[in-house]
Amino acid sequence: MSTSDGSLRARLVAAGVDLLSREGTGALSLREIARQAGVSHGAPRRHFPTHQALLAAIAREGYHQLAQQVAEFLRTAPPDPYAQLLGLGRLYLDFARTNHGMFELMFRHDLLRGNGIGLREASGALFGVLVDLVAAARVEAADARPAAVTAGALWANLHGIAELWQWGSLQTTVRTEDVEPLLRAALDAHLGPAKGAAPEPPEGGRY
Amino acid sequence: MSTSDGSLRARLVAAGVDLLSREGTGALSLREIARQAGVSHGAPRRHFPTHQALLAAIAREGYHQLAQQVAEFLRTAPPDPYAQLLGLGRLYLDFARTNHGMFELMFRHDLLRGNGIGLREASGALFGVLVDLVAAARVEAADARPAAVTAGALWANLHGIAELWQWGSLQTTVRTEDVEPLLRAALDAHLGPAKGAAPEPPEGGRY
DNA sequence: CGGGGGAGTAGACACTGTCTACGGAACAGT
DNA sequence: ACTGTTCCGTAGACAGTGTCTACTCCCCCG
Repeated sequence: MSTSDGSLRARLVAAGVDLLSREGTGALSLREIARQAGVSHGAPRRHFPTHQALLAAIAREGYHQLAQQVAEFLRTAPPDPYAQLLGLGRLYLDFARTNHGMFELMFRHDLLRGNGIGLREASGALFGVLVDLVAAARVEAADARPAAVTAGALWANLHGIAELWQWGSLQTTVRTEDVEPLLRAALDAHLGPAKGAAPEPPEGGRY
Repeated sequence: MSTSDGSLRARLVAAGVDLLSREGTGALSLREIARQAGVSHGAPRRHFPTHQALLAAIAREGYHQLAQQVAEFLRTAPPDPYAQLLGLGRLYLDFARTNHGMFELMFRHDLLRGNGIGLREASGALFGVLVDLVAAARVEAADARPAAVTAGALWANLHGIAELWQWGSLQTTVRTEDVEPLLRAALDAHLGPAKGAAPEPPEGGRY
C-alpha cells in the first residue's frame, strides 16, 4: 500500500517542487504538474482532492526541507546562542532567496488555508527552537518581556526582511546582495548588541 | 479625453477595489471585474494591456489609500516622534487587517512585477516618512547605524508582524486580537525603550 | 477462477486571459 | 453638411485551467 499509494503521490509532489524551483509559482497548474509527472490530468485527483491540496503538500515539503536545514545547522553550530541565532537568520534569508518560489508558496495563505496542511505544526516546531534560543541568548539582557514575544518579534522581523528584500522595496536603501546589516540590526535590536563573537560566517558554511 | 478616457478606467479600478474588499483576491478575475463594472469582458483591454496591469492599478490605489491615511494621521498626530511611530505602526497593522485583501494584493510581487506600477515610488514616499521619523525618534539613543537601515529594519519588522499575524503563525503565542506587544517590542528594540509618553492609543482614533 | 475495488485515462463542462473582427459614435477637415 | 478617421466597447473564437463523470484495466482477495 505504501508503494502503490505513495508512488504517484510522492512523484507529484517531487514534480511540483522541481517545477516550482525552475519556473516559479506561476507554473504550478494541476495539469502541468501532472504532465511533468507523466500522468494524465485526472490522475492527481486520486491522491489529492483538489489543486489546493496538492499545492499544500508541496508547501509542506518546503517546510520539511527548511526544518531539515535548520536541524543540520544546529548539529554543527557553535554553542553561543547569539551565533546560532545569527546563523539561523542567515539560513532563513538564504532559504528565502535560493528557494524563492517555494518560500512564496509557503506563505501564500490564501492558497493553503483550510487544507489540513499542518503548517501550524510545521512552523510551530521551528518557532519552538527560536524561543529557546532567544531565551538563552538574552540571559544577560534581563529583558522583562516573555521570550515568546521577543522570539515572535524577531521572527516577524526576519520574515519581513525576506519579504521586502525579495520584493525590491528595500533596494532603494540597501544594496541588493547585502541584507547582513538588516539582519544584524534585527538581532541587536531584539537581543541587545552582540557579545563580540562570530562576526564572520563560517568559511565552508552554506551561506 | 480625461473624462472619456478616465471614466471606464477609474470605474474598473473602483470595481476591483470593491470586489477585493468583499470577496478577496481570488475573485479578481478580469471578466468578473468587467462584469462588476457593467461592461463586456473585452472592454478592459482598451485601458489595460493585460490582466496584471489592471491588478497593478488596483494595488496602486491601495498604496494611495494607505498614503492618504498616513498623511491624515500625521496631520493630527502628537509631536513626539516615538508616539508618531507607534501610531504609524498601529495604522499599518490596522490597514493590513481591515483591508487584508488589498494588503495581500499590494505585496503579490509575482503579479505586480514589471507592470510599471510605480510601487517603488509609492512605497518610497512612505519609507521616506519613516526614515525621517526614525532619525528624529532616536536622537538620544545615538545609534551608530544609518537611519535608513534602522527604518528598513523597523518596516520589515512591521511587515513581518502583519504577514505572520494575519496568516496565523503567531496565534500559538499571541492572542489573535492583540499584536500590541509585538509592535511595542519592535519599536523598543529598534529605537530604544519608550520615553514614557503615550502608553494608550488616543480615544477616538482609528485603532 | 471470478468478481470487486482502486488507479489511471479520456472527455465534458464552465471558466479564465488573450486575440481579432466588427459596430457605432464622436470628431476632423473641406 | 457630408465624408473619413479614429477610438471605445461588443461579440466571438481559441487555448488553457480545475473539477466532475464515465470508462478501462489490472491486481488482489475470496
